[in-house]
Amino acid sequence: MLNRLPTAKGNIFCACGAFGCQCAELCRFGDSQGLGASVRSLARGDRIYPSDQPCMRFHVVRTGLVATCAMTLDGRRQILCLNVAGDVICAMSAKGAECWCEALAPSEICELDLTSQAARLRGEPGFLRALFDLAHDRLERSAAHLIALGRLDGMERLCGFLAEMTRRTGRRIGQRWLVCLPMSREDIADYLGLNSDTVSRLMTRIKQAGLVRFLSVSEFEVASLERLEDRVPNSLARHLSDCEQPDEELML
Amino acid sequence: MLNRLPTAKGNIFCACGAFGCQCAELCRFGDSQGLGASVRSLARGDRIYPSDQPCMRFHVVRTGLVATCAMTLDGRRQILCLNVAGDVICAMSAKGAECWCEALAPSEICELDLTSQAARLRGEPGFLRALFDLAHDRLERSAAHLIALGRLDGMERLCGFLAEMTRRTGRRIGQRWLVCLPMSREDIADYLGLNSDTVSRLMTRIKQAGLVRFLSVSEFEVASLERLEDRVPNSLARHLSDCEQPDEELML
DNA sequence: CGTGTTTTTGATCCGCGTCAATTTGGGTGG
DNA sequence: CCACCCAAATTGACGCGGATCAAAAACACG
Repeated sequence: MLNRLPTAKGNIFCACGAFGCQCAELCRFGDSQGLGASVRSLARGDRIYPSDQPCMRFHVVRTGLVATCAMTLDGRRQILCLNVAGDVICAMSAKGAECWCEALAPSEICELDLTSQAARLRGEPGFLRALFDLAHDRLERSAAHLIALGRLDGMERLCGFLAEMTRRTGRRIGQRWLVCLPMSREDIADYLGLNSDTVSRLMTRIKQAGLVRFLSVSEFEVASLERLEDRVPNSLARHLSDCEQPDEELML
Repeated sequence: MLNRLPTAKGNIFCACGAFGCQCAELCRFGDSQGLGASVRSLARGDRIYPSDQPCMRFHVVRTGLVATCAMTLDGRRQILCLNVAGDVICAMSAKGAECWCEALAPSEICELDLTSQAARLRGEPGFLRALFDLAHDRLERSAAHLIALGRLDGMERLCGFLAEMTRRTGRRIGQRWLVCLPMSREDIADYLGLNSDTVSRLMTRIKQAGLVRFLSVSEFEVASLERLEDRVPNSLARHLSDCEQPDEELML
């Protein structure tokens, strides 16, 4: 990728602290008193609505799980994007559309409001590259998500989802993975374009197949991540899994 | 939106000429001999594969219709994005994934290769803003597409698609719209996450309902675009329709 | 005018949605 | 610590939308 920045470590301007994440680069642009950055706690269900100076307010997830959501006019919800610890959410334009951010689990976020710096930052290449990086990231995830919703069946989508959560938030213990899954079946369904009953049914089959083992309803263990991912014929999702090697391209 | 640039008219560096489009701004960054810009003709089915210097090669659609495609490992195709005359395609990173651009109809594209300028452009705010705009645009479309695939049924998706094509490529004639639809049922199906038989069946029902009238298999007329759009409960799609008013936000 | 391709249409099947009945589990108060 | 309660999850029965397969019709092109 063109503009992938080296993930600098946290810095004094940013209340998000020590993440080696997308956040760090953006936080460099906060002012020197650390103004514009503040920490907020969200309970499950709490929402953040966009304000009117787009692309200048960022929300960095410190802990928990925050979803970017949209709704059809008759109230069906679709989760567009999941944000885990370290992810940066940027409020972008979507005039009039029913669109918001929602904590799926108790979460802590760091709010970074660079509105006051807007004029300066529009001419700042480093900031613009970080912003582009953010959008680029979302586009890649979005493409993988589109394939899942358009061309994979329920079982494939759910296996892909579990594998994704494992890669993004799981703790590796030897050959196994331990993953916390702090969202309801309903939330999972709204991410995968299914309904919660179907998710529940599929989950049962996945357990029976021995692909995952649930310790509680919100924590599971993966014996072989490879075996799980073999169920997911999504080339773009695989791409997201191993983000170390140099990138090839995708048509924007 | 933060960085929406005024759509400057075409300029001498760009073979794409007189589009009042996203293209124009990018073309400013071509070198003064107009190098890096060349016109190519594509037949239906012709493909463009990404090369290895991402985000520095652009393809501007002059005429025709070009799809951004991806494929599952077992060969199911999903169209991620449709690009009509005036749209700019940027090859971005998607390591290893089966991912390409494909002309759905005979098309002319203008290739703009800024690879040689990469070092300079990484520090150029205007270029970076244009790049971000491009990504932002795609993200908005992508979000509307995700809602369609995740939460709308076949009829709603197809009506939404026809309305989208009408808005993007249709010619207005008084109260009516005349729209050229130069893609196969298969292509439409791959865009909407359906199969071609289903698209055909739904199309029949849409004709019977009097929402559109087909002059040939690839050209149709819309008597009342409003009536068509009333079938589509997709708030994000509506947002894309009326791009004149100032934007609100969407969570990136 | 004939031939291959795309589209349409019909018959049938299956995955997923819907609705309802249980079960599970976490939280609270006695 | 146990009994109770409520919300979430599971499971079953059933129906529908869309996939599949096959045949017929429409169309494109030489």
